Amino acid sequence: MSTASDTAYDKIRSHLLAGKVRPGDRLTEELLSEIAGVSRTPVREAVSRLERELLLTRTETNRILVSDWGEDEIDEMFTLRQMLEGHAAERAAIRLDEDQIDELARINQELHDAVALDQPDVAGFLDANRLFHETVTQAAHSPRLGQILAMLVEQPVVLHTAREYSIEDLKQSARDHDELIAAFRARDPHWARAVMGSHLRRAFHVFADAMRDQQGQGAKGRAAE
Amino acid sequence: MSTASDTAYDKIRSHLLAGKVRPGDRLTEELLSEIAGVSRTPVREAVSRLERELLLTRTETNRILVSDWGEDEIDEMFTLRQMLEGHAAERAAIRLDEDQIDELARINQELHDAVALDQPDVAGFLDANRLFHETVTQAAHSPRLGQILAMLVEQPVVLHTAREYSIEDLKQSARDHDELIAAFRARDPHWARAVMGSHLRRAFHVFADAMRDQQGQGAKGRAAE
DNA sequence: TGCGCACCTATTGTATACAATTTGCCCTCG
DNA sequence: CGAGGGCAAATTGTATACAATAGGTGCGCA
Repeated sequence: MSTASDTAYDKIRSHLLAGKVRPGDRLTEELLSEIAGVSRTPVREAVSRLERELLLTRTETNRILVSDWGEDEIDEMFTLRQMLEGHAAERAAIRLDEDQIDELARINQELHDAVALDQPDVAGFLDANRLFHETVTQAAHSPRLGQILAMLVEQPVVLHTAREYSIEDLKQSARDHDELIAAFRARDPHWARAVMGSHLRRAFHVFADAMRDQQGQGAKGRAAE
Repeated sequence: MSTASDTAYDKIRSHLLAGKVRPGDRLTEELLSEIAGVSRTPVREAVSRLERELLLTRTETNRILVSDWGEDEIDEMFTLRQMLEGHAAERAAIRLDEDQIDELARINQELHDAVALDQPDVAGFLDANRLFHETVTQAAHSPRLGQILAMLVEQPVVLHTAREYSIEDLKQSARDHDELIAAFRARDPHWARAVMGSHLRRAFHVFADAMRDQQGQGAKGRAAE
């Protein structure tokens, strides 16, 4: 992970997610290379990766743009995730062995723990959450599916800086995972798919609401600049 | 386009599809830059693109490998396409206007024409077929979905060099499209999804059969070398 | 003989200089 | 005063040289 490309990727990504730029802003490779502290060559690789993940776009003439993530885009993304992760859960349900299910249960315990505190550990929650979903996706044994989901899942992190999630939402997520684990133990692919579907669809609404709040704040913040 | 990256992409891709290499073979950037006639810089971009499209892979230590497309991978790919293009057809059914449906009908006429001849025009058929599916995908108005499908649809072309498709299979494809168009005219998303699903699933079997035949031939060919 | 280490080679990663393209501005002309 | 054309600056695209890392081979030692 010590390569310059990865450094560039991480730094540029943080820069984007920290809200230093606004959707539609034009960026240059040189500017990004200053931010990342490496030359343009690895920056170009990082940009291409961020492009794949749709955090950046290019104009017809290859200028770099910050992507626009409105509610429609979020909806679209969660719809695709629901379809694909539902499929992944279905496959996982008939492929996971006992040990792997135990492992999922262990990971989900972390989720429960993270929100049981007075001050919920949101970062820890999100890490464990990602690991949980990744583990399920892995268990589907479908490399292309995994690749596509990796690309889609990257984006919601945009909002992780804003901790707009209510504790109750987080707790409900962990409970959804519990039910998913139950579906796995029962080896019931249809149940697994259904749980994953409703889990992600509700997540969409939580997320969209949080985004609306954050946008309001962002506007105020900017106005105050 | 006329950029060196695109040249590299085209030439390397042709090289792969022409069967000059076998799945699992290791390639080097330098070799590829000789093949493409450009320097390593654009080659690296081309490789990264081919990696996205899963025609190439990298080892843990970033060596370039020719991807392995066995029957499992083909199955996986068509399963994902069925899911995603089914979704696209569903969305398209409630978004297409009359003119666009007429356009689809026109494209599909090309498909019918291409196989009506004594010597079917396979290349023309495949081009028109791709255009048909792309048009439907476009009409779904879901950029991310489009991007993912573009990535998935790239691959089957691997076999286009082998014209193992029977005329009857091609004619059936065109008839499937007719039915899809009927579903669009009826503005029935469920019908559209179902037709697209069975269309792609049968295409999988045709494709897998063709691949098995080709592999047999390939083995003979190699043995004779 | 078989294992492991060291060195040499092959290959990928990065920086930099230069080429090609695009952008924005200013100037001219109608 | 506006439209168009062309020039200069900004930006992306490509080549090449060098740096860092991985692979492989042969030798020594048990």
